[in-house]
Parts: sequence; C-alpha cells; structure tokens
Amino acid sequence: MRAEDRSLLKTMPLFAGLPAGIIDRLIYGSFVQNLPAGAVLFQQGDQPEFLYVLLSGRVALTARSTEGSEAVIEFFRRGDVFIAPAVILDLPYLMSTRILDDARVLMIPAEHFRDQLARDAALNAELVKELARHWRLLIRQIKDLKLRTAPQRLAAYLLDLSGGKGGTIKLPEERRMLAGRLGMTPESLSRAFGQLVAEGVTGRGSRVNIGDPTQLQRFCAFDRVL
Amino acid sequence: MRAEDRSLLKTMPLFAGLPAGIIDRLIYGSFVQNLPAGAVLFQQGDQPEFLYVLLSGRVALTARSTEGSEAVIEFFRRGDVFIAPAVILDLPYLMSTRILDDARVLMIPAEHFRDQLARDAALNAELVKELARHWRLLIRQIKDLKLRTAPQRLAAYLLDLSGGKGGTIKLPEERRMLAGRLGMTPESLSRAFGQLVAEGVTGRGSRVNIGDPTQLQRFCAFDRVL
DNA sequence: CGGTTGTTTGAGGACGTTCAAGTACTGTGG
DNA sequence: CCACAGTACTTGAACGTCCTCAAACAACCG
Repeated sequence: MRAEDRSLLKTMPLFAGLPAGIIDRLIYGSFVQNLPAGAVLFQQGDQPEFLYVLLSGRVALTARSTEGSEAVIEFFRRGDVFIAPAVILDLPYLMSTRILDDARVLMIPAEHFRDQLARDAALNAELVKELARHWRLLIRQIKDLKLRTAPQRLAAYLLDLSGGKGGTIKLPEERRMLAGRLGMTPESLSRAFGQLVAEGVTGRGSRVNIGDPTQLQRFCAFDRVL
Repeated sequence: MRAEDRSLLKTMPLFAGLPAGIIDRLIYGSFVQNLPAGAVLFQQGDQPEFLYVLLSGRVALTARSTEGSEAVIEFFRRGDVFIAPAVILDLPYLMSTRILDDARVLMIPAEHFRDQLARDAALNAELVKELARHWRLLIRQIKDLKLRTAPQRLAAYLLDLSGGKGGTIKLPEERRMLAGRLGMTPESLSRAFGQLVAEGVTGRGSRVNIGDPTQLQRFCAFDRVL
C-alpha cells in the first residue's frame, strides 16, 4: 500500500473523522489488488468476503435479470467504499461489480471489518453517517425512476455533475453505462440528449455543455429538495 | 406512553439488542402523538425535528413531482422507525409522510437523538445494522424498477408478502397506494392483476390467492437473490 | 338509499424499447 | 500519418408497455 493511498483514506468521508490508529488497525490484514477493465470483483449472490475501497479507477455495481439485460445501480470513484451493507450483515451481495477502468482496490477482510466495528465506537459513528448519506442517494434514484421521464432523468444527472452551474462538463462514464444507470437503453439516452438540445444542452462525445442551468432545472420538474 | 409501547420498543430490531437503560434515556423528552388517517407528519423539504417510531397504524412515505403526481417510496407498520437518515445528518426530508390508518407515533426530538447517538456506542452499532438492512430494501426496489415489468413487480411484491408460499394473503394497503409503491398507476395495477390470473393468482378486494408460488417465481424472472 | 370514493374496463396516445442499419470514434499496424 | 478494424454511438421504423382520459361498476358510509 502506497503512502498516497493512506493519505487518500484520511480524506475519505468515512475515515476523515477517525484517529490514525483506528485506520491502521482497520486495514491490518488488508491488501491491494490491481484489476483490469472488464474484470468482475464479485457476483450477485456471493457471500461477502471483503469490504472494498476504490483507490483508483472506476467501478460499476450492476444487476442482471434472468433475461440477460443489465442494469447499473451505481458508479464508484476513487475514494469510495462500496457494498458495506452486505459485509455488515454478512448477507449475499445483491449486485455484481464491473471494473470500468483499470482499478486498484483495497480489500479489507469482511470478518476483520466486522470485528473492528464491534470494537470501535468511532468507526460505528462514522459508518452511520456514511450509510445515511448513501441512503439519500438511493432515495433520490427511486424518486427519479418513479417521477421523471428519461430526458428529465438525464437533465437531473447532468445538473448533478455540473453542480447546478452551466458550462462544459465531462461525462465520467461511457454513454452505454450511463444509460444503464439512468434506467434506459443507449438508444433512448441518445434521443434524450436530442431532446435536451431544446433546453440548451449541446456537445459531442464525452463533453457536454449546459447553456442555461435555470432552464434545465425547470425542465427536470421537482422541488429544490432533490 | 403505555406499557405495551415500551414492550413494543424492546422487540424492535433497532432496540432489541440494547439494554433497557439506553432505551429509557433515548425516549426521555419524547412524546406520543395520535394522528388521523390523511394527516401529514412532515413535508419533503422540511428540516427534521423528530425521529419517528410508529406504535400503531400505517404510514406511507411519498414524493411529489411538480406536476402533482405522487409516488410512494415505502410503507411503514407498527414497530418501524422511519427517516432516520435525515435526522442523523440534520438535512431536509426528501419525502413527505402520509398517515394511512389512524396512527400513534412516538416522536423523539432530533437533537436529542443525535446527542444520544454521539454518546452511546451500542445504539450506533444497532443503527448501523438497521440502516444496512434498509439499504438492501432500497436496492431491491431499484432493481425492481429497472429490470422488471409492472406485472413482474406485482408478482414479486405478492411473493414477498406471502413469504414465498402459496395460499391466500391479505393486501395491507389500498390498491391505489400499492400502485404508487410499485411505480405504476392504479389502472395498470388492475391490469397487472389481470395478467397474473394466467399465473395462478386470483382474488377480489384485499384478499389475494397465490395458486402456484413456483410458477409465479418463474414469472418474476430473477435469481434467488432478489 | 343516494352520495362518495375506490376499482375496473375500454379506447387512444405517449414514451420507451427493439431491431436494423448507418455513422462517428479509437486505437493499431503499416 | 493514414488505412483499417473494432467498437461505440446515432438514427429510423415498428412495436409494446404503460399512461391518460372517460365511463361503468363496486364497495363503503352516512
């Protein structure tokens, strides 16, 4: 594990509030694995053996139906911890991972993590907050799926990326994957982009420009809350 | 607060593992409120002032789009704690509540709850598990919305209610509300029931009979994991 | 028993998917 | 640097699912 990795850990929301000693104890017995794009870390249904921290690269959590279509539930970036709930409860993963860009992953043995959790109050307190934050992201996604049309979901996603500002942003994901995350097919995503031209959204490839954020916000429909 | 309320608290997943003293301290300063069906506990966007425990009755968490259509995110029953994440983080509610059946609600002041959380390690540990369990329910709902058709979602919901067994079950919610929860209109729910007749589902009103659970399971498509 | 509300049914339409073809990227080897 | 393959993305047409609107029906309650 590199020095930069340790300093990354210290900046992560989950660990930032913890004394260095706890982090050391937590990652005792852990190791770093390098994974190529396309690799699969685990499959839905597997019993959790590790808690994962993404040190670099990109990862998607996906679910597959028996018919074979694949839905993307979430993306993770450098500095994200993922699938803590399965590890905490020692219950099978509900999703599979897919490495999108070559990644370095810190693997913390599940059993060890649960031990530390049982021992350390501060870690628990931070984890509560982490889970609560995450909970809100999932609620937002459910609201999105139930209340918005495909173009509105795209608009909301773009505004999220841009932080509500206008200007040019870079899509972090391939459009194919983005479509899955937004609950539509790549074709529908393409048409959704087409519709957003009327709302001042332009751009090719992974570069997208938001002309008028206020107009786009109005287009999404929804209270400020989101 | 009645004696039966206290014994209810002791049986709740969140509190079952905690010593009685902690529960007493936690509910210090809390009070019980009686609410009629149709009442609204809070609106999305409100700053959280209380953590709620449902002592009796039924409640729905809903979200409204600016156009006025209402989506149901979750139902809660006797013994459920709801919207902990907003209280934990002291961030505005993402949803509104709707009382479905006359309810008695234990209201724990948000500030007090956060204080206890900061003080008590055991409470934190239980809350982590509670949030993790809940997290999995939300993931299941997202998978449902992204991978299943309306009739499949209904079938999965019915199987959930019946615990995977056949036989007659009673729908706990009005069909109108159930439709919202499943992400469809009441009309579509009605037609979905119609389609499930071919899969051995019959019944009128709130009573539904599952003829062949195995067939229904096959109809839902999905791995065992759900 | 009428009024109110919730559920069902039908017809038409919008949104999104599927399937198929065409076009633009990206990276590799000449 | 260009030609080329391979992949991703876009576009078009036809279809299916689900929604909307409207009306009929059923259940509940005073």
